[in-house]
Amino acid sequence: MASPDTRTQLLDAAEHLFAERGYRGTSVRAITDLAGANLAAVGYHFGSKAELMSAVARRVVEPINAAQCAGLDRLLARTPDPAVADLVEAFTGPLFDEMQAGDEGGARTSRLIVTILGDPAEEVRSWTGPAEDTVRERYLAAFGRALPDLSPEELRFRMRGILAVTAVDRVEVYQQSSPTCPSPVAGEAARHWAITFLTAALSAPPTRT
Amino acid sequence: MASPDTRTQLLDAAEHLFAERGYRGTSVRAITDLAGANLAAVGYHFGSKAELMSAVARRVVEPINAAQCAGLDRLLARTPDPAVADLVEAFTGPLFDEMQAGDEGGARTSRLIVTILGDPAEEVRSWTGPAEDTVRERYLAAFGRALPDLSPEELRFRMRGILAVTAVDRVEVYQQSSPTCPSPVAGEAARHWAITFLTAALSAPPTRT
DNA sequence: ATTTCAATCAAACGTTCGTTTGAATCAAAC
DNA sequence: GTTTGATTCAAACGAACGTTTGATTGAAAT
Repeated sequence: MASPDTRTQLLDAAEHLFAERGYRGTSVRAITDLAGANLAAVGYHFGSKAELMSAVARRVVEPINAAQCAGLDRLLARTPDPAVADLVEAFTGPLFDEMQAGDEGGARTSRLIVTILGDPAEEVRSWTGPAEDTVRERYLAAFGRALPDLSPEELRFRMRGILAVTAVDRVEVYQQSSPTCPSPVAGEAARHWAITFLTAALSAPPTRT
Repeated sequence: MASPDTRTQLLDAAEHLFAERGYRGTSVRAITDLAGANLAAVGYHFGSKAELMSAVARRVVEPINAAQCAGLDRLLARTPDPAVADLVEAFTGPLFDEMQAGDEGGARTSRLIVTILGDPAEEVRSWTGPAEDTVRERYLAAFGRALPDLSPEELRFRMRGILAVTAVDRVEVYQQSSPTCPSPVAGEAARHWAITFLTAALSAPPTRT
């Protein structure tokens, strides 16, 4: 169906450059140069730069979504009403796992996610598949059962806080670490700090209105 | 020293467009068109597009920094060791004040801040003046006294969480609200939700290592 | 040997970008 | 009335952009 190599190398190069310089800051020529491919390869394999970005995003987000989903399944298999701390860990864990797994790949992944989410262009942000929404809704329901006193609106607010804290933290780690050494120590510490931080935040009593 | 109008109108137009489409997504031509000025006006008044961005950022951030500083002064005048909740409110308050103050200007301000902070280009992120660092260090010291059991590293992590939660929330509000109606109700509720959320998070016991 | 077809390639397409130029404008100073 | 100096203007600059084209490759199918 496709070349076994250049297509993947284009995805790799694009993921790297999009994370480092953003979508608009990365030219198709820079991608093909890094991939060792011809300039026209992007058009041939993906159709356009935007569709390449979409493919990159899908490749990055899918395993995270799957891991989050599996983590929730594992929790629910044990007990129908997991504790807040366990839910937080299951949700944020995959984001941290990505990091220490690869050679600086994981922090870059987070950087890429923030680059996408933070980009004002609809074109860049519009790849959010239905799978992502499904996972979020499932966690929302689980958190709702664990925190029954919270209004749906405030619960949504707090869940948004989870993503904000983890994503921003990972970006900071990526920006400060040298390109070659991602400092896994800081990454592992941040993982536990984030769970402590977010569990306390989620578990706070409802804001009295 | 300068025209009373076009310079300011360029700043207004640039602030609007940078917030909505990002730095790279905004052309100098779009700015001058919206400002009703000539294309060359940006070069004449600011030197370059990058310096215009720097001027916009400074104009947006300075009043926030000043308000954060004044809020801390007010707290310290009352007691040398303010409570965590009061510190959180003094720090996040100015970010929320900006919103309900103006006609959709405040949420846009937050959108702009996130656009800047999230932009991978060093050129865009490098405007952080010394004033910003000073304010952050002062709050860091105050939080340190209020939370003496926390290691400096974990305290820094938690303070980064404050910015992450407030900024990301404000962006969400901006993206969902119609351009004309920023829904100040949601803004006022989010303000209290954020204080609750962050106070609990900051006050969590130290992560045991 | 010929056909076939996906893949790669150099080259060019037209557009948009940030910036620069040099003349035109206009009120204040002389 | 003339000069001055700051400001605005239309026009063009070269560079970089995403995309398209049409020829070329090379291995598998006939």
